[in-house]
Amino acid sequence: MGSNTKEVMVTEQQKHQKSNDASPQERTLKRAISDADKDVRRSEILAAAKRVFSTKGFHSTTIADIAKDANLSYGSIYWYFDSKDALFHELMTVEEQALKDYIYAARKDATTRPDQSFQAAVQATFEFFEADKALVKLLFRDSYALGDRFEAHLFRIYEGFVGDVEAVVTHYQEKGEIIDAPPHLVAFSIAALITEFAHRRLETDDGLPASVVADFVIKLLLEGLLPRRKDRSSGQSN
Amino acid sequence: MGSNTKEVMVTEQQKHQKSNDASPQERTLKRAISDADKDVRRSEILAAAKRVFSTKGFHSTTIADIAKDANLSYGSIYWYFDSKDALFHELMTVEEQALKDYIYAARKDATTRPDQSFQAAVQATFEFFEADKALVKLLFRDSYALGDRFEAHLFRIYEGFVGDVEAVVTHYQEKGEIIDAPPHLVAFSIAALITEFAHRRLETDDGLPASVVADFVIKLLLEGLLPRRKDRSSGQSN
DNA sequence: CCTAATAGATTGACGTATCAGTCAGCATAG
DNA sequence: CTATGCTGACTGATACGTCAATCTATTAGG
Repeated sequence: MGSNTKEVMVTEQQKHQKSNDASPQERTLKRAISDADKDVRRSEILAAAKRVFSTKGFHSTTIADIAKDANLSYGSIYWYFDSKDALFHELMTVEEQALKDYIYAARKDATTRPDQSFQAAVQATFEFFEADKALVKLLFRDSYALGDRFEAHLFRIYEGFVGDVEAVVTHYQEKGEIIDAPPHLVAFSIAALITEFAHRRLETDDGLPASVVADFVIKLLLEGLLPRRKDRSSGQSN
Repeated sequence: MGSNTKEVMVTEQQKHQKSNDASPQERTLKRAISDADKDVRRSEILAAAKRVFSTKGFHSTTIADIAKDANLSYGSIYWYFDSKDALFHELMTVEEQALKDYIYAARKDATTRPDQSFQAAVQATFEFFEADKALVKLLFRDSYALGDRFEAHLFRIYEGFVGDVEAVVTHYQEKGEIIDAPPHLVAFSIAALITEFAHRRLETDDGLPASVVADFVIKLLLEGLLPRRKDRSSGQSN
């Protein structure tokens, strides 16, 4: 409203002027020319997306939020990713790979070092999740409200995770360290406890340190998994 | 576009005309005049909301979806509820009450009937969730993508649930049926396994019946919770 | 017992805000 | 000078919440 005679004649240059005096410290972004630079920029966007998604959830996160967190403009996100969905899918894939890498390393350790026990393997996995709670939120919590578009992807990731845990379980079953309960159900139970505790502790942050909680979960699991002998790591509680 | 001379003069009666021949069976809704009728209508809306929310998730559900499912018009939802948020909050509260009622009944049973065991209490809770998977989705899964507005409410509900389970755990600890592990952590573990399995089985629907899964979880828990005796429910697996 | 008037339950089109995705233009490295 | 990384205003679509109009059950009046 008002006298819009002038506004109509505004030029593109004027519209695109930037306030050069507002925040001069973070201005003039270095351009990503080489492929290496572009990979870095992609990673920066993914890192920003991980932060924002895990904080606000998928639907409450806007592309503008991610752009702001990554110190980029809105449009630049679309220079590197086709859509919000594509960005989230890629983020899931990247995070899944980190998880897989970790599990595989743990399995390798387990088969290589003879002193490694089932307890150590589970504890290490537990601490891995404790160290990256954003990953827990992204991969194991957001699934539902995300709708059909992501359900299949998240389901596959979870299946893969449980499958990897199952391989560890089978390994120790063959060694006779734990009983021959159905390995898939055992693996799923372990996954459930790890993800729920990781999720939980990042909500409430009670006084308990991660190691104490991990010890508890492992003891709870082991007492049910250890074969019945006279005294084999009998848990003196309290 | 086109000759809109007549359309402009359309009367309100014409705009509100209903297609009397299209679907005559569900037309002419009976009005809710009495307080009892209004309560029924509210409940119908809540039931419709539960169905749609648990199917599509919070953000993907529109008021139009709920209205359609409840056989009401869009505007009528707002006659009974102030906003989508208020509707969801009330739904959470109603579902929480159903959960509380169930747990309290189970506890009463447990203290009254001497033959009731810890196993029976846990198994009953497990089956309760299995029977109402929509509740699991609503109360224990949607929390994240819902954002700050509901996190506190959902957190309170979960805390209450764990607290109730904890009371059951303490009860059986006093009876000496299970060891004196930290009751809150034990309760949280039970809650984690129940909700995760209920959630999981409604995703994959593998061949396993609920009773088999419940048996497995209980056995896994018990082997860790039973005091060390000679032979007390030793699990001959396979 | 029938008809008119009132209350309040019901409807759906509209206003408005949000946000994903587009695009025309700007700016810098080579 | 040119290619292309980068920008942010703009567009279209979606969906919440509002509201004036409509309809029906109940009451008041003849």
